[in-house]
Amino acid sequence: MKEAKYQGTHHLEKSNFDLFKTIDCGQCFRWSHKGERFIGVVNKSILVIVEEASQYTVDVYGSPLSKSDLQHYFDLDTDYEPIYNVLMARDETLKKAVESGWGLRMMHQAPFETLISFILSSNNNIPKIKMTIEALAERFGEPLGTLEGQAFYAFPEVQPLAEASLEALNVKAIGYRAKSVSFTAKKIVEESLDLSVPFALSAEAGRTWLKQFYGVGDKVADCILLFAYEKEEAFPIDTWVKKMLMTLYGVEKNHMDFIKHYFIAYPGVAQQLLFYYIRNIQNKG
DNA sequence: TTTCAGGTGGTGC
DNA sequence: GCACCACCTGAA
Repeated sequence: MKEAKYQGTHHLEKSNFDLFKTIDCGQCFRWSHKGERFIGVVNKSILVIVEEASQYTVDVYGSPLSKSDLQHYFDLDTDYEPIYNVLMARDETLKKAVESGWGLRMMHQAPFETLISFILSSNNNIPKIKMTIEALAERFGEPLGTLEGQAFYAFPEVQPLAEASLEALNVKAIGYRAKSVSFTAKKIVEESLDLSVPFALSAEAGRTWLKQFYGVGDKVADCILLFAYEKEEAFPIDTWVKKMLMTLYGVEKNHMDFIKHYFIAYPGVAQQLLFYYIRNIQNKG
């Protein structure tokens, strides 16, 4: 494979934007970091981001990616301060969660990639999901070139996944989820489904639309709505969140009703902040 | 060697 | 509508 072509450099302001928190909170799977250097694959571009005192310097390789694409991908055009202020005023825990997660942004990722990635996330954990996605990209994705000897691949398009046999899809750690990936890709191709449809739907209707795919239930649908379709009302409920809602608010059932009333306009941001906060407390013991 | 974590889909009530 | 279980694999 050839060396990936350098396509230019962008700079991003660090004000109210923390790249580490943004890629470390479980919303994306194609980013890694070592110290202040981050590497990720976004569509057909490889991004190498270096954190400096007052800004992030982004080198683009592979296909070009404009500054505005980058701004949109990391949701940098949204002013988070009013959201933070509303959430911080709710209670002490949210206040601490906002303080610890300050700068965490809701990413806007490609619908097909997000759909398949979160199908893989069911009954699974982040390191394994990442392994599987890299294996799928290597087998079915477009080669983007090498950087320092390492090969990078785009996330697979729908067509090769739809055409692949279950044996071919049986990559590392995928397990029974190969069937869900296959069914979903086949359905999109055979029924010529337009994945941009949920952008125009309410969160409720979008959830129903996404659940037409085998392997997509309430939680996975809400992740896709939040991380690809910019539905801030979506609130993915997994076992962590259930425990958190029980511990912090004594909520045992009807989670969605509580969420709608308590987090008002920003359930998605609240969910990410609380998830990040709880997980960090857990990791620190 | 065994056990566990983690959503969805299906079955049976 | 709710309760239960199979599904698969890496990590502990």
